[in-house]
Amino acid sequence: MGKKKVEIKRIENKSTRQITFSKRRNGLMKKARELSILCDAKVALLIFSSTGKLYELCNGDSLAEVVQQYWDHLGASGTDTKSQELCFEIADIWSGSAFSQMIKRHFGVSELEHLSVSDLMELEKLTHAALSRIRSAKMRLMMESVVNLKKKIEALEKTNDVNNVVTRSIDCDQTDGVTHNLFPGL
Amino acid sequence: MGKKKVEIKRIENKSTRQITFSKRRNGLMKKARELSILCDAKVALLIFSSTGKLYELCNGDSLAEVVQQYWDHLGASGTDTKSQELCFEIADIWSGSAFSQMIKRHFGVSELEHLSVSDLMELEKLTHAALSRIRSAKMRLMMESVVNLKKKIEALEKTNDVNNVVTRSIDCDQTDGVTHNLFPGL
DNA sequence: ACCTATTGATAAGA
DNA sequence: TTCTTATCAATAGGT
Repeated sequence: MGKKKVEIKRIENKSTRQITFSKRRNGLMKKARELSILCDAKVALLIFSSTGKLYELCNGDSLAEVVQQYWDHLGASGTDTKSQELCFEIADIWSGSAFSQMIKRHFGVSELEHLSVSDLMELEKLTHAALSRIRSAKMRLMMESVVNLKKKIEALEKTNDVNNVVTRSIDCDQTDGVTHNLFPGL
Repeated sequence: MGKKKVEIKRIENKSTRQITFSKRRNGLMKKARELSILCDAKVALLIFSSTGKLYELCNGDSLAEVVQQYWDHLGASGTDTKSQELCFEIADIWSGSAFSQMIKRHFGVSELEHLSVSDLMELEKLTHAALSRIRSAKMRLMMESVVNLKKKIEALEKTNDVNNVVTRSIDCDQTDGVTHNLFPGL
């Protein structure tokens, strides 16, 4: 949709590609937003430019939650029984002695309330970083279990036509005749 | 783009919503595919219909790999300015003995990477709660210092030389240095 | 699922 | 980068 029809293949000219990326990225995110609003759907969209910059969109829940739903969707059991018990044990981690001791070791005082603003700001940064690491580790584990489940499903489908394990809608149609495998790794 | 302009709000009629969902979902996935091909980008798209059915698209790598890149991106997002040095501090403190010991004491393993998803989710919650406590403590201290400064200024104004007091700006913004929140819901 | 009047997206150029 | 405009593409409502 422009002054000329464009073939769907990699744009070789770098600046043209950059301009097109910017325009189409905006268009794609707009349409993703519209779909989620119009049709009451949950949409998560991750886009990495060729230079590695990340653009993301997620309606309603956080991206982590949508991936969580993705995870649940493929049949993974959401709650380990043994971790139910752990919940009680770990409830006092942060409010208990461990946290205070760590604070004392690094800042010299045991009570959060006795720290200086600059110490608190540093601690805030550090805790935020720790949170990122925890979330990332969670994310990766969840994705790994998704991959494993998909492999199992694939194996099942190959040995026997088990089409009712997981219903998937995959559109592989390409008008230019080039076949694009949408799930090469799975 | 149709016979009438449509407002971007939830479509109340169920069958109309279903038809629109189907059409726009196809359009969105097509555009996502085109963007990835035209601009050499990595795109991951997850769509859950209101009935919970999943549709997904991922070019190039597997979805897990795109999320892996997302994960790596998280780790790199802290490198904004002079944070090279801070990175070492963060790595030292949180991957150091205190944090690991705390993890080990409560979960039985010392490496974050060896925890289960459920454990990580619990830890995430707790860490988030700790972050809130740190931030509120910081906020309170800052507000207190603001109040104290104001009192001093008031007192000075009453006695006499207001002009000798240096005017200071105090930033009470709660947000940290991270440019964009990658996990808005958590 | 197909049709087509319209609106929407965007390629090229300024 | 942002704006303009000629075209092409998506789609809303209907069949």
